[in-house]
Amino acid sequence: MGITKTDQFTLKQNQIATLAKAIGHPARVAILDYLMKVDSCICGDIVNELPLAQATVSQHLKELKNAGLIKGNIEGNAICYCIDEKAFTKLQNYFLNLAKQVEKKKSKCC
Amino acid sequence: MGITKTDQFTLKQNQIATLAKAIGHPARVAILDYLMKVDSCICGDIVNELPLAQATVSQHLKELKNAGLIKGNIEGNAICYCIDEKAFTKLQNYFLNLAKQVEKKKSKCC
DNA sequence: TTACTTTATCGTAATATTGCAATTAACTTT
DNA sequence: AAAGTTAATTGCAATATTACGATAAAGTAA
Repeated sequence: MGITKTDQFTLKQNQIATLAKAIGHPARVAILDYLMKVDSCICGDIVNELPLAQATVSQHLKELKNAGLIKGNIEGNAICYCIDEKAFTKLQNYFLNLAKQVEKKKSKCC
Repeated sequence: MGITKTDQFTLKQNQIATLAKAIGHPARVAILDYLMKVDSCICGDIVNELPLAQATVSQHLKELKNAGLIKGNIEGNAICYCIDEKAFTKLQNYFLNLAKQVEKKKSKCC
């Protein structure tokens, strides 16, 4: 009833789902886009870049951090956010593997 | 308010978010896993493969179909579900581009 | 110390998602 | 036609997410 049956699926399935879910909101995609765009990652101005209130942005950043997609270092009284490559590598591998599988069975398929 | 401010983000950001969101549930990851595993895609037995009720599985299939990740053809009184490569290609490109960007600024970063 | 800046957290309201039993719809088999 | 099979839909309850104002926390600057 509204609660995901996490324990019924494999660890890997849950990991992929968690990562994908974190990317599954346009505001969080926009945050990732911005973190990629800026040269340095000393960026205390993510809030100004997004059309959302500060509290909301903070919440989205927290979710990205929880999923392991970004990491934040305290830098004076601002915070330096960065993309964390490790998580993205995991997702990339998933999609690469998926693409390989799909390619293999292309002929047998509708 | 609880409603996502879709109109405040770019089309691409929304597209990526929609695709990622669809993958953001272990049951749907499991469905994709299964569709990849089986040889043919004439598969009316997805329900038996998952630890969820028929109605729930049907709902998850619908979401995957809405996101464009799978496609379903009617095959007698069963339905043949397949992975739709196009959507995955879009996601893969996103991650490939992201990886490239991250690589480029590795040195300047924390 | 006081004022300012920056980010996190709390509380709350609105909306979305997840899951299932029951039912319906559409096709097959007998 | 009657019974059976397969998948979608409906209705509902429980939980999660999204968003924001207000406030707190932690640092910096005057």
